[in-house]
This record gives sequence, structure tokens and C-alpha cells, in this order.
Amino acid sequence: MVTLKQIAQELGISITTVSKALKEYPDVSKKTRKLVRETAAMLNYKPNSFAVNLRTKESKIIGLIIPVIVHHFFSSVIKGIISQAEKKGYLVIILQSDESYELEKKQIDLLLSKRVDGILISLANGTGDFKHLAEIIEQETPLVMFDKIAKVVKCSKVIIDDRKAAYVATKHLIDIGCKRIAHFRGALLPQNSIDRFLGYKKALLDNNLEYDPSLVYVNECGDMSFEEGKENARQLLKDHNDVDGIFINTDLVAIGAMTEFAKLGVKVPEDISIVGFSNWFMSSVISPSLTTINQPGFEMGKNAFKLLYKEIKARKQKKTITYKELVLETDLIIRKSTKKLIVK
Amino acid sequence: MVTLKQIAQELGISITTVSKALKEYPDVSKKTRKLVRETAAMLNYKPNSFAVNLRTKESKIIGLIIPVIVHHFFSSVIKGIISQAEKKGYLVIILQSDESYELEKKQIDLLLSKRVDGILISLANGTGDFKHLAEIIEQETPLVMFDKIAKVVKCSKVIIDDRKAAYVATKHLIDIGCKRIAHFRGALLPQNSIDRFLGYKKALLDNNLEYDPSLVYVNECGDMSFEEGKENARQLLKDHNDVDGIFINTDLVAIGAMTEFAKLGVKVPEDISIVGFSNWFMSSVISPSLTTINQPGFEMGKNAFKLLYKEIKARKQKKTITYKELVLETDLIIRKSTKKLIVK
DNA sequence: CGATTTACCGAAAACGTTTTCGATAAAGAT
DNA sequence: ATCTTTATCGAAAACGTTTTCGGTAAATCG
Repeated sequence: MVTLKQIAQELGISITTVSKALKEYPDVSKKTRKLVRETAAMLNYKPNSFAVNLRTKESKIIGLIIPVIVHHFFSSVIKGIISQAEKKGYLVIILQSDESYELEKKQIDLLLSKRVDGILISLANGTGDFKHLAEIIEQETPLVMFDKIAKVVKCSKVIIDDRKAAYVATKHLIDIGCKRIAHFRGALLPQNSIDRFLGYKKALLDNNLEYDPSLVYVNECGDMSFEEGKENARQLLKDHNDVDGIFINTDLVAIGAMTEFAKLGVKVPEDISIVGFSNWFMSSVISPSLTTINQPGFEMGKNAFKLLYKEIKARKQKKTITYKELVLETDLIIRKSTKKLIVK
Repeated sequence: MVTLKQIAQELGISITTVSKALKEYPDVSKKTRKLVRETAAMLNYKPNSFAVNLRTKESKIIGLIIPVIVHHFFSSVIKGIISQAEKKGYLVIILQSDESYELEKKQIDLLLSKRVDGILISLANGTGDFKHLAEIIEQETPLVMFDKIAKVVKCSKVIIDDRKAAYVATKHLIDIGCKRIAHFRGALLPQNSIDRFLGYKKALLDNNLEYDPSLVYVNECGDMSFEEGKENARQLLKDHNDVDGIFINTDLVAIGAMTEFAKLGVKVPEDISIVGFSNWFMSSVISPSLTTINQPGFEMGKNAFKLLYKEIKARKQKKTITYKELVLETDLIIRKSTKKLIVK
């Protein structure tokens, strides 16, 4: 591996001048600058990034922790982050917390010990306290949370208005005439699960419908899977025979439920209307296609990195940093799984 | 940030001894070793990985380049790689080539300049020559290719036997009585596209069926998408009215085709039987469920890292390195999209 | 012509770690 | 008592870069 020293020896000049020449310092003549650049190219010089890191105290690498990778929404987020990071010369290390608090903690330690320039995180469902996040902030490592955030942690955030989106979804069911609306909530802890539940509840109460806790299906150790949807669907039919609409927290779960309903002879949307969440591309493809809330994963990733980058830059310039909470727009996409009920 | 120096000063001993104490060198007394470790813990010492990297000449980071991230198979591979890497103390930087040769080239340069300890790659469809890979090998950076590989490049590889898998898939169609079998091939360049085509062709010829090039649908700039399946399906119906089976290179494309067939009143499997490829989890869920070839993404990722790790270790110990080509098993999963034809 | 500015270059410190090689003192051997 | 071994420690070089601070010669100015 060729170093500055070798270029210097080749030309009979000092390391300093070589370094400066390559970095466009004004105090090196055009002649030597040209000479240096030519021999550097000739010898195929590549700066040793280990040395650069040590000297500049930055790695140009950021860390990303997400609950799951094999997931349409999250892989879209990843793509958004990586594409934006690449533009600014940053690389991305990805870790998967597997919805486990313990793993999340370890991985944060790992990233901090690697001295990444910043951390992006979407919290695990199992995460209840936030000491591990406090450590990031103490070490003055820029931090941005997205999607599954902790409201109390002081940092920039990119989210959607889950409460509003859930309200809109539920309101749509009400508008088409549903009177008994169930909710598949998924896990209990994460903020967006809480917010979506609140939006659902508020929509009911605002429209003079009774809020019945037994219509809310929680999957404590749920993995937001197809199977989860099937199970909930079966259980729902056992528990209640009067439900005419369901607001489901994830498209995949919704599709699972729809598959089970189809098997059991329950017609969607005639018997039960269904609204999902996240606008997974499969939702437009299945039959009946799924009414859902569009959740912009790619955009979220992009914006999360942008905020992180801002903070990285601000810290380098010793500027004061202000935390932003960016709320991205969601829209209701009406498809075939919801239909105006004919009042008899 | 606390350094070795500070611990040394705290205890009135030298940096050397502190370093040795923390690394279990035998020439430091148990007493000082204990002392050092205690104060290190007390001061919350974390080794500066920039300095460690510079000194040891390794980063404990590997690079991964894949064509697309938002893709069930590839995200499974990512998960396999990351999980295995984590066990051995390695972190993973992920880059997406977007099926572009130019991007792939740039990203390899980027990873090399970051001095990653190794590179894992699945080639872009657009990749025709392999100079950029040669550069990796020249720099003596360990390299392992998986899934979409270049046979001529000298390195370890993890693949499936695409030819055999395609043969099995096509043979299945023949066994149930199909006489005119089409093939949706996708792109032209990648090795697995070639191999699957060859397997398809061989199965036909081995069973005394005519090989008709007009039954092979190539999508030069294809993205293996749902839309691609729909288009091919439409085109197929226009071109040929006697096709009774299709072997399709990707489940997603197959599902697209099935959706289009359903719309156009063509019955699967009664009119046309379909076999997909990769066993995307959605394939078991749609109706009719899709007969397909199981392609073990997670396993592939895991094994790719294992081979890379072996090479990293071998190089460190200056041992001779032997390249392995690991061929993972695939199986035909028979579902509802293929059915024995009743001979009239 | 002397004084000052300008243009260009290089010595050296610093980043924090790892590791080699001696050095010292105590313990053991003769 | 001297000599050798053992246990314990530290000085210093090295990894390759960046950047500060002077220094010299030439050019400009009064």
C-alpha cells in the first residue's frame, strides 16, 4: 500500500507538501501540486482511512439499528437511508435488534465503541427504558429516532402522525356505515401502537360509537406476521358475531386475516370491511385489494439521515443544535376491502 | 474520552503496562492487572477503535454489495450475513448497486478505500466484465460471491444449482402432462438466469419436447417485478394460445402473471400450470398458492460470511487460501398452481 | 538599497494504540 | 559470594495522516 511518504520520497519533497498538495492547500505551487497529483495517480495512492479517522476523529460511518430487516417497510427505510448517506459520503452499518431490548443495548454499545459518527434507530417493541439511548447522547454522538420512537428522549425524530392516521382509517370505516369496529393492535409497548390505538378510540367516541375493549386484540409477543392475522381472525369470529369492520395495524396481519376469513366463508368487504396499515405493495395486488394507510418508508429513511447529517455538521462547527420532530404525511388509500354498507 | 494514558497517570504507571494488563499479557503482575482493570472500568474506558485499526491494520468491518435491498430473498441474505458476522465480532456495511455496473464499481472502490476486512457481493444484472473484482483480489482483500456470481473470478462462492433447480421445476411441469412450456427468464446477463434457462431447455430436450425460442420471454431491463409478470402474461396470450405451463424465474413475477391471468379469465392451474422460483413467503399465501423452488436466502448469507471469515483468518495467519464453491440445496415445493392434467 | 511582503516549503507534534526490546530487581542456583 | 534465571515494568518506535508554526528565498515597496 502506497503512502504519502512514498510519494514524497519519489519526488524528493516532504510529506507535508504532498499532503497539502492533495488537499488543495493554497500554500503549494501549481507546479508541485500537479506533480504530486500525477505521481499519486500513477502509484494508485489511496489515503489510509484508519489514519485519517484517527487524525480527524471521524469515521464517515453511521450506525442503523432496526427491529427487523426482512420487512417491506423497514427495508424501504434502509434503502432511503443508504441512498441519502451515500450522497454525503457516509457509509451505513446495519444491525438488527430482533425486537429485543437486550440486543438493542448491546448493539448501541458496539456502535459507540466503533465510534460511528451518528446513530439512527427505530426501537424494538421490547424496549421500555431508555438508559442506553441516554448513553449515546452523553457521548455526544448524534442520534435520530424514526418510526418507533421514545417521546421522552431528547433528539431529532422522524415519524408519522399515527394517531391521526388511525383516526382517518377508523373514520373511513365509520363513514361507510360500520357500527362495531375491532382493532388488531399488535404489541402493547411501542409508541405507534399506542398512538394508533388512541386514534382508533377517539374516532369511535367522536362518532358516538361505543368503545368496547374486548374488540381490541393485543398480541403481546406478536411478530406482526401473517399467522398473527389468521389467529386473530379466528378468535374474533369466536368472540363476536356482530363485528362489521376492523382496523389492523399492519398490512401483512390484515392479509393474514383476510385469508382466514376467505377460508371460513366470511366475505370481505360484504360481511366485514378491513383497513390495513403501511401500504405494502402486495396490498394492491391481492384480492380483494386492501384499503390501507400509506406509510412512506423510503422518505422516512431519507429524512432521518438528513436530520442526522445536520446534527453531525452542527456539532463539528460547534454550533448549537436544535432537535426537530418531522411528521411525514400519510394518506388513506381506498381499495376493495372496504365498501359502503347498504342499510337495510 | 478516556485513554490508556489517563489510566496510566491515574495509577502512576506506564501506558505500556496498562495496555498489557488489559490484554492479559503474562508479564504484568496479577496485582497491577486487577488495579488496571478496575480503574479502566471505573473511568469507563473504551479503546479508541481508530487507533486500534491503524495499529492492527484491520477494521473488523466487512462490506456487502447487493443489487436490491427491498426484496425478500436479499433481505433474508442480509439477515443471515449480519447475524453470523455479529457472532464473530464483525460489523457489516451495506451498499446497493441497483443492478448497475457503474454503481457497483464505485461502491467497490469505496469499500476498498475504507479498508474493509472483506467483501461479499452478489452481482448486478448489468455487470458484464470483472475488472473491478480483480482489483479486490489484487489488494488481497478477501472476497466471496453469492447468488449472482461470475464463474471466472477466482474466489469462494455460495450458490444454488440453478440449472438443476430449473430442471426439476420444468420436469415437474412435464410430469403433470404439460406439452408447451414457456419460460419467463428475466434479464439476460446474470449467471443464474443463464443456468436456469439451460436447465429449462435440457428438461425439455431430455423429455422429447420441442424447444421453441419464442416461448422464452426475456426482459432486458427487467426489475423482476409484479408488473413484469403482468406484461409477460399479456404478451404470452397474444403470441401463443397453446401454452399449458410456465416456468418463471421469480415468485413475484409469477404472482404478477397469475394476477393478470385471473383478470383475463385464464385459469391456473386448469388452463396453465405455473412454477415460480425462490419460495417467497407470499407464495404460500396467495390463491392459488404457488408451486416454486425454495431458495434458502438466510442460509446463503450465513455461509457466505463463514467462507469470508475463513479467508480473513487464513490471510492473517499467512496460510494458503483455498477457494470453495458451496452449492446449497433447493427443493421443489408443490402447491396449487400446478396440477396433473387430465388427458382427454 | 534596506525593509517588508509574498510564495512556497518542511519540521514536528499529535491522534491512541500495540509490541519489541531492554532494564531492573528479586529469586534461585552454584 | 557470584552467576543465572524469573518476574515485572517502561521507553520508544511504529502505524499514516493532518495541521500548526516557522523558515527561506524571491518579489515588492519605500
